[in-house]
Amino acid sequence: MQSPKTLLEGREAAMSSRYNHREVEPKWRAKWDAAGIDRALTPDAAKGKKKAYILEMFPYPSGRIHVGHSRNYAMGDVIARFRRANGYNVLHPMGWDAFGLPAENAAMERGIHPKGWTYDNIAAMREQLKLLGLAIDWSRELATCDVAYYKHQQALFLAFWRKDLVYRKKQKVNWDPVDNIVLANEQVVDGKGWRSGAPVETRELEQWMFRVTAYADDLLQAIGGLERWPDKVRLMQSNWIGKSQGAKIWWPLSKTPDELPKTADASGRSHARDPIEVSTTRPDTLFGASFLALAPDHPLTKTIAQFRPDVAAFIADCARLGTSEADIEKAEKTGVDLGVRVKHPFDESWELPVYAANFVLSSYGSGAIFGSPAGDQRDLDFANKYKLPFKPVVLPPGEDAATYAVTDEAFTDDGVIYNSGFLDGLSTRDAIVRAIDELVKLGAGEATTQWRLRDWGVSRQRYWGCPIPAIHCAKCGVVPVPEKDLPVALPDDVTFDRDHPGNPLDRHPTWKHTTCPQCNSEATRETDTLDTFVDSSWYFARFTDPNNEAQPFDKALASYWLPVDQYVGGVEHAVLHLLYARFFTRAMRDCGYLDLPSGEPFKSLFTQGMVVHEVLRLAVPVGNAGSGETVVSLPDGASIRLPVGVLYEAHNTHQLASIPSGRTILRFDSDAGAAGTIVDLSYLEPAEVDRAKADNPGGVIFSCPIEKMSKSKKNVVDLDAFVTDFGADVARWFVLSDSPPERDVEWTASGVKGAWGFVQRVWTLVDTHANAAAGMDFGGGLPEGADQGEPLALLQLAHRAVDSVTSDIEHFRFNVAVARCYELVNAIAKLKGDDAGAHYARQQALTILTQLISPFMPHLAEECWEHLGYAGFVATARWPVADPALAARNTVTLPIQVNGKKRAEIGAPAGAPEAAVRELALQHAAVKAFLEGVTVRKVIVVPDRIVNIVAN
RNA sequence: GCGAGCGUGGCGAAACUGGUAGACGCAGCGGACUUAAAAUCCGUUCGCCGCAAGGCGGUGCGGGUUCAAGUCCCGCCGCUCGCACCA
Repeated sequence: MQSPKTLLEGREAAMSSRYNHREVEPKWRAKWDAAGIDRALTPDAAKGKKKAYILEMFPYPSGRIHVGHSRNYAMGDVIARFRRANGYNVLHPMGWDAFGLPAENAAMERGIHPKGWTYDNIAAMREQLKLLGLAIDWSRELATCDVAYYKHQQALFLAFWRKDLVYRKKQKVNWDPVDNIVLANEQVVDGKGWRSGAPVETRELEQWMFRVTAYADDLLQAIGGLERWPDKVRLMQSNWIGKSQGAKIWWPLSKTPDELPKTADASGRSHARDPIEVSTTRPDTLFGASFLALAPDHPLTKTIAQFRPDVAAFIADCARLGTSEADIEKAEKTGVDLGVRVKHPFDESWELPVYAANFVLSSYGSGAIFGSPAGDQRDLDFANKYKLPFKPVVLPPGEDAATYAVTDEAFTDDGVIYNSGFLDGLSTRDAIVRAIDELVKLGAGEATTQWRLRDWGVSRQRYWGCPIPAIHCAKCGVVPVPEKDLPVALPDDVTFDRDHPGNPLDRHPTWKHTTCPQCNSEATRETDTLDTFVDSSWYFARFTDPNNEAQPFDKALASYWLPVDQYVGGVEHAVLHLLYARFFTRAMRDCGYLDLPSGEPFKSLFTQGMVVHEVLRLAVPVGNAGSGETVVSLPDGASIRLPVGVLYEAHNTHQLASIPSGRTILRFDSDAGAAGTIVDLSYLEPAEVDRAKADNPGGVIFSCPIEKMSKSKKNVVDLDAFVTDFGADVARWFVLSDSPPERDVEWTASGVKGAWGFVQRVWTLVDTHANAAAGMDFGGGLPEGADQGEPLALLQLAHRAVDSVTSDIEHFRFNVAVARCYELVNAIAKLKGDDAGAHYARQQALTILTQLISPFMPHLAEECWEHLGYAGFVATARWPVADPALAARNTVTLPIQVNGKKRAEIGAPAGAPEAAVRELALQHAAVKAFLEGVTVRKVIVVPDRIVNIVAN
């Protein structure tokens, strides 16, 4: 007798062929794991195979994985699985970029230790990530906050130091005078510390630097060889390095304030006597000079500030802008006359004023410029503001020298020089050369190569980072920690709270006290830690030998695997992370760690778009709330009325500009009647909408469709819940299907539904076929009936799909590959009939489909593979190759144009001779009608593409 | 401010080196099956004119090159990313 339970199970099995991801997905993950198919082979074991190192930028363990993260990994995984199926020895590892600010923020806000917080997050995220079924070699997992990792980083630091790639230098930092900490640029909001609200000061600290500029030329030149990088990234890197030819010009003083000290300062410079050095890339515009401008922290500015309170106040004002270049350059151009006058290098009688100006960067060139207003917008704005006279010296093409004038808009392009004495009539390019010749002859300047690239400041005054292995000794100075004393491990017993501001390492009672390795006297440890970009500048090398205790990695292993064959990550890393990694790889090579002549870590790069999701915001007017409508008053006195409880679409998030108090200025689309009022705004989760409507009768709920998923915006779709509801394959398929990979994709319920429907459809087709064809043998080749009609058409389509999907994956056109799979599924579903030919065609097409989808939806594909009667994993099965005879097209449809407009179509054999196609086209009835009464001038035949008849 | 990128139906998009604009998916509409619903299947969907055949317009906006432009060039508008201490 059957128990009720068995009965129930039996009935379910009989009536439901629905694909059950909750059983299927964990089952296959366990099988892959047990078989160890995701482990990379050692170079010896992989003899005869080519290697493929596939890497996605590793994540920061911020808490939980959401579906937005999954796109990056899904893309890398498609490539990794595709390479494996094509016979490569694949290395596809995963790790954690685990040092960083958020851990310290969590510590301050919630009293959790950064280490515990970080490792808890890693544990949670690892489990989530595993749900995705990524073909990752988990035996190589690493976290940059592991001592086992950063002790090697300290060794690398020491090696770089020996190679003179490390030095110390004074650098400006944002200083919060209340919390007594250095602020990151993102922690400076409107010139104030984000937590304390205190106006930011700038301080100069002695900082550790990496000499990136030692490789400037090579980093620039080698960009030309990065053929498999996106052009935009290569261009951004080139511009960032910014090599330019220019000049240094020494401007002799003609007048200085009496208070200026006559003696030399620490650098041996006499401000009262020595000329001012200025850097320029445009010496051709020297005759258009109007003023000199010095950085606020130029030594001369600072010296004058000692006796000029207004200058000191100006410097303090500039300090409030912080150190962010974007903030500095966006601010209104202001300056102060320093009371210094200089003589023009080409004309002794020409005297120019010297200003300190907020837009001059001390980090670039000599920290001083000459302003040539007609040719530079910043200089022009500045000259106009301070009513400084100037004249144009570059005549734009097509302009008349007699009438051309510059008032509000500078002309920055090339032209012909005029108003410029001996430079008159020269082109911009020639004038630059001529001006430099003259400067050199006069001893007033010299030609220089200038770089925008600066050395890399790696010091951070923070706890949660890799300690810098250095010791400060009163007698011996700054001394490296001996290699045998590594690691310099972070102490665990630190506290974070408001009452004890500053760097916890610095105020730790014992940690920093040590003895000098050279003279053995009392000394202190360096309390700065390394920028987290250092951690991510060599992790790709560590993955090649992640458990090596003696050294960062084995040279032979790293040299086997590197460079990374495919690197996948966000564009936001286009400049800094990639540049630093390129520097680091060269430095490691030159320190003997690596046998990699190019010094290039990433052979091929793909920058993927983000997953964005709608953001719901509740707007509650601070003022009156009506009953059926909300009246929103505008700053200009007008008002608009909005119905209550309606979901509005703001077209972009910039219409909701945040201001720090937690309130937001809400502006509406211009269609709706323009801009806003101050309201309280809060983010809503979808589940909170009904409640919010009920609780806020005067409120308006807005949907802003495009925001990167983030916890604070409440628009994250958590991965666990999603995988439970729909399965990992649906998530993977969805994030790859709707948008081109380099563009953002919007997460939508309907998109999910589409992906879900596809999974079910594939399974139903396989299941139906497998049941109908049970016991059939498909090993015998093409049976009768499969070589003609619909079965043949299906086979042809399937083989074309193989070619197309293969090429689409290779070129990162995942969304197109997905579309091809849809087409194939549609075609399979369309084929009716249950004769041998139809069964055969279906078996072949479904087999191909299963393989084509396997990099995208590995669990489903594995289940289908088994159901279709194959042994082993589809994951390790050889990638299909199209039969050329089946994939070829033997007829083509050619559009016929008359004067560029399509008038007819003809069918023609592929590769038909031009003359024949031409005749066919000209004889076509519809075409003839259009040719009546006109003369055919020309017939253009593009073989297998188009015919265009030119006639009049 | 500077540097870079992107912009195609109601929506996500496709169109590989200039060669039929809108493949494929979503949503919609019409139909089949069903007591009904869901699911599934079939058809249809850029706009305008036309009973139809067909015609005209159309890839952010304005120009240009070409037999032919979504694609190339010039100028604008909008959005996104980066700007060196977020990662």
